[in-house]
Amino acid sequence: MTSKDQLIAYVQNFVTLTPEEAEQFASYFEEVRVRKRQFIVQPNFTNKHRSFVIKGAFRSYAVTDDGQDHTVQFAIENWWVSDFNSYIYQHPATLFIVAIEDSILLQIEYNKEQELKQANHKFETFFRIIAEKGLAFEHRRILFNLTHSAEARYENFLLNFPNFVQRVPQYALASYLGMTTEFLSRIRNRKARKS
Amino acid sequence: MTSKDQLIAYVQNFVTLTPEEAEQFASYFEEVRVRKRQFIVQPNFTNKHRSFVIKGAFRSYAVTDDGQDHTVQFAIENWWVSDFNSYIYQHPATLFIVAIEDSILLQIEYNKEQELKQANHKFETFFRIIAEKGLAFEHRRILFNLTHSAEARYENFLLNFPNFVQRVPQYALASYLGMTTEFLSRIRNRKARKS
DNA sequence: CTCCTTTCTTAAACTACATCATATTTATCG
DNA sequence: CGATAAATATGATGTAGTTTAAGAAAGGAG
Repeated sequence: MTSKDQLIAYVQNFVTLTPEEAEQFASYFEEVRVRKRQFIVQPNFTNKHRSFVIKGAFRSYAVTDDGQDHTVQFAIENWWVSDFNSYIYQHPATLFIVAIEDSILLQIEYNKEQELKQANHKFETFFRIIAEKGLAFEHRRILFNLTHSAEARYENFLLNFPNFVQRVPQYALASYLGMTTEFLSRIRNRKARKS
Repeated sequence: MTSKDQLIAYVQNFVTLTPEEAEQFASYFEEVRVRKRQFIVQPNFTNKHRSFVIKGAFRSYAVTDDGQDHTVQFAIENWWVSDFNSYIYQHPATLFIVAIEDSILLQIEYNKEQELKQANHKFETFFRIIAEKGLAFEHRRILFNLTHSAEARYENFLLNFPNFVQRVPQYALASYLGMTTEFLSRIRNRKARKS
């Protein structure tokens, strides 16, 4: 399966496209290969592309004044990644986005995306649906973070994203879950001892 | 200005509608009046409407097993309110949504919204834009919550939503910001003493 | 295979915030 | 308007999670 077929298969989960429409949709994207440790977004530069992960893994994070890392999102195959605030408003990014494995992306440029949405009602519907699902996802995340302890948040992550756990470094997962890497290490150890 | 004019003025911030389109859009909504302390959404019942606040104020919150309240969202004039996960997937709600003032809403029913989006590309665009802006907003919120202390989160809320502060009870604000009402009381007092 | 860097672990001391208990102020409603 | 309930304030005590520090394990470059 080519990268574009993979994107099309993904899109067809949300809207039904004819072969011609699918081809047109995919034609707006470009394939980009990046190596582990390479950055695709950096603070102060506007995030000009929305990226779909064909293969590999990414981490987006902020660095605060005191030098601490705070992971905002992980992305693996069939996830989107961007500094969304930078992308949709086309203003400078505040986040870093880095490849944590050698990866392949399909990227669409901001203005091209606007054209695409105008070209076909179905394409607009697609972007509406993924925005709504993303919003629903973040609502669940906010509520869960407000209502659960560090340990419960970790357990929940294990349960919901087992395939992420092996691929992301522990310090990154800890900061995604809002705790220190030392504390996550203790939680893991506490668990291992129990079983 | 009528309720529908208020909705239309809001929508025109995002898409440009002809008078006929505006009229059609508004015709899908119904005006509902609710009194303070009245619930518009409750756990286990599917949230069948998306609500636009014409006048008044609402709070959406979850109650955990140990009986604690956790505020997820506030909404005043020109904000939308729903249990978004319940609404978009049309499955049972987990949140309560209660009026914290006597209020007026414009509500659209789920199936009607789907019709509306199909009827006109511009209407689809409108819902796509508000979902994307909502998503960008929640990203900022998650990042801020991960990176700031209780006091900083309160200061930030004061700065960004000064007009909410006077209208929402303190215990609700505290739980929105992820702290206890006692701790927020202390923060406020500490501040008052300084100035 | 080896050096060097990055990541992970463990433990002791510390702190931001929670909990519990009680007092005070502010709403609500007959 | 007065009685009762709900919300806020304040102090004492407790704890989940942080900080600091040091060592062990794992990865990557040559």
